[in-house]
Amino acid sequence: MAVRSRGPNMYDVAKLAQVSHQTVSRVINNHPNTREETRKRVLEAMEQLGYRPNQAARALASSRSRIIGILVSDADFFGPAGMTRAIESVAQSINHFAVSCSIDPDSEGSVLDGIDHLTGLGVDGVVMITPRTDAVTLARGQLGNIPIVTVDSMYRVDELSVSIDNFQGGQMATEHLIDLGHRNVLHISGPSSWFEATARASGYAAAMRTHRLTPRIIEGDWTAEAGYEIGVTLDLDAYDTTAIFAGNDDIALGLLRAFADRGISVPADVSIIGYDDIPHAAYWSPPLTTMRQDFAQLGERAMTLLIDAIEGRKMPAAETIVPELVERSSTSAPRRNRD
Amino acid sequence: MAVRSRGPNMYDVAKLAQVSHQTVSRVINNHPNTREETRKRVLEAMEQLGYRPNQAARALASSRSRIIGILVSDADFFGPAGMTRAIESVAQSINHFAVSCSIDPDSEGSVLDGIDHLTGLGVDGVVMITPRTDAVTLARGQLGNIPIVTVDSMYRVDELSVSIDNFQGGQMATEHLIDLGHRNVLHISGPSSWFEATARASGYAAAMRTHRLTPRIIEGDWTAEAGYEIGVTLDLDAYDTTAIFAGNDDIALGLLRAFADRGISVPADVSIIGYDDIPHAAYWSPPLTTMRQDFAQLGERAMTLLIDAIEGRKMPAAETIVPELVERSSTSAPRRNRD
DNA sequence: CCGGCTAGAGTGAGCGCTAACAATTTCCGC
DNA sequence: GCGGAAATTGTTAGCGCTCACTCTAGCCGG
Repeated sequence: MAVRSRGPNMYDVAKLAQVSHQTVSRVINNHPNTREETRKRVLEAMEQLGYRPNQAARALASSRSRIIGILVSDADFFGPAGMTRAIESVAQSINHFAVSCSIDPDSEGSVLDGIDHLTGLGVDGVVMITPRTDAVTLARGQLGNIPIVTVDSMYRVDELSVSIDNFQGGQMATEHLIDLGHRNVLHISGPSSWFEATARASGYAAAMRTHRLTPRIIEGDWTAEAGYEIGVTLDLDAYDTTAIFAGNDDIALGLLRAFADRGISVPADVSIIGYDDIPHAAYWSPPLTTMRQDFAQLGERAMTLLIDAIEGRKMPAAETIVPELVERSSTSAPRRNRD
Repeated sequence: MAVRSRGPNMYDVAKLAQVSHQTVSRVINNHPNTREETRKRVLEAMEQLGYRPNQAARALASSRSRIIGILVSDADFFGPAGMTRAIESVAQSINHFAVSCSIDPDSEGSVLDGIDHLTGLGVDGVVMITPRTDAVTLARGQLGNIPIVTVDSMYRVDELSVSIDNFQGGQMATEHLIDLGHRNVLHISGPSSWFEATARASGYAAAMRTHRLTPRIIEGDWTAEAGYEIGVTLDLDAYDTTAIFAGNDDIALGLLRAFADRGISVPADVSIIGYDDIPHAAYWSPPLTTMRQDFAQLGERAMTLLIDAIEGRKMPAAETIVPELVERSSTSAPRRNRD
């Protein structure tokens, strides 16, 4: 048994500062109505004793744990991982704690386990980072009135959510290609079970139609493998395809690899734009044009919303962050003369 | 204020099961000396009420929080991120909680903040994932007798640590190149302030010397940028370099990019081997030969060690995991005739 | 038939904190 | 210089659990 000698407690500080323990509590919690002088005295005593408030006791007494749970699915992907880290860092900066917990949204059991894990800890709020609506619904049911904010999951104005505007992102990516002069732009989407995938695809389709062009979509999953498979068999001549909008950078990478194998040159033969701007994209061959998403901002917004909800300032809001085009060399104007 | 109606507590369960609260506690904690029949009755009552023990109260009464803190530096890199996730998942599976916390090991303040954050929570143990010895020393001082296990940081037998055998990894990577017939193998290392970097470099140097070859090392940092910069200016002819062992996959990627720009063909002109096997490495141009490390195993070992230490079965141990060669197409036998 | 065991169950006292309320001091205006 | 509101500080109860005890019954040997 770890015999951790208990450190100084509130009463020790109180005695040293010659006040009551409650005054110490007031200082810790920044309550108003404490004389500046007393405050100083208490602070000094705390310093001198190396006092640190016991979170367990605080949580027990106040039924607020200051712990935020994060339920993430697909934590290996760049997006979810980035969001998780952003949220953790914000939590720390506002003196909260973040406990993250990976789930498999396809398995109800896994989701329930995760929720159990978090509620067992007594989290004050939960951030869900998953594209799966049903997992969110499930969680909402289990968590009772513990607030949840969903990140990058779906737009629903009756609930708390922050997302990146995937529709607009898809539109921007497509517009970029059209602006360069491409007419036959193909979209390789993520799995249609993902909200992000369909949103990006809709943005793509909308942009195409605005320019009286015909959208064509091939559904992949989010992996480089899928991109590669598609890239290997794709017949570019069939529709005179000169540009491809890949649903994410991984797909784009698979495509790049496949085209390299086939001797198809990017961007000379076909332009490719990705989505995410994962760290390595600038170093691929060729460096990838892509859409960058600001996860830090996302995390910050999500936490703000969540804390508001926890403190009762809940106002259902669906915030949206717009991604940004990062132009590199995998896109260019189409070749004039194609045979 | 989140008015979370408090759930059922131990006394509610006790009343329903017609026992004392203490018996309920015994059942929860699997204490011996409880009649099977009573046990069943309590379990049923718990089920019926949907009772979940309050962790804060448990922590307060027992001074064990079941929370493990993770201090990670460079959490954006593939290695640290993978280890963190592995540890979180093990923690969950053994009914503990993991709180991770990013630090900047160069800033003493940041490390102290992180430690404060964790000790404030009352963690039972800490896992440190950082290459910086001084950060570990600092933490050890601050944490008193809260056990720490360091992951992939350094070998010190008087303390708890789990690492991947970077020395052997470096050796294996180099041997692979030598086996292919290369004689002049260059190593581009990570920053010498990182333990991993120097260990891999030592492994490289040892392998070279074993074969009576001269080691040559260029120090980079871990980034693709650095690899690119070096790749752009590197004079391969100077030492008739036919193979490069990159300190990690990022460096290798930068090299690949630079060589592509310069029309240097990989592996025909120069073989490249990386280190990490990050997810995309198989799709680069060319697919990268690299060393794979098993982070899941690492996390599991680290947690086992830590839990042992927490429960007082502490036995200083430095465990080591050996990486594995993943052969792809960025390495091949050297060309016979170089001018 | 009694003392001494032991398995099983119960009792009471906190753990360190917050919340509600009570008590005290301070500061006004008239 | 006095009543009373406002500012400041103190007091008392728990929060839900574990720990160290005590208590009860059932059992055995002598």
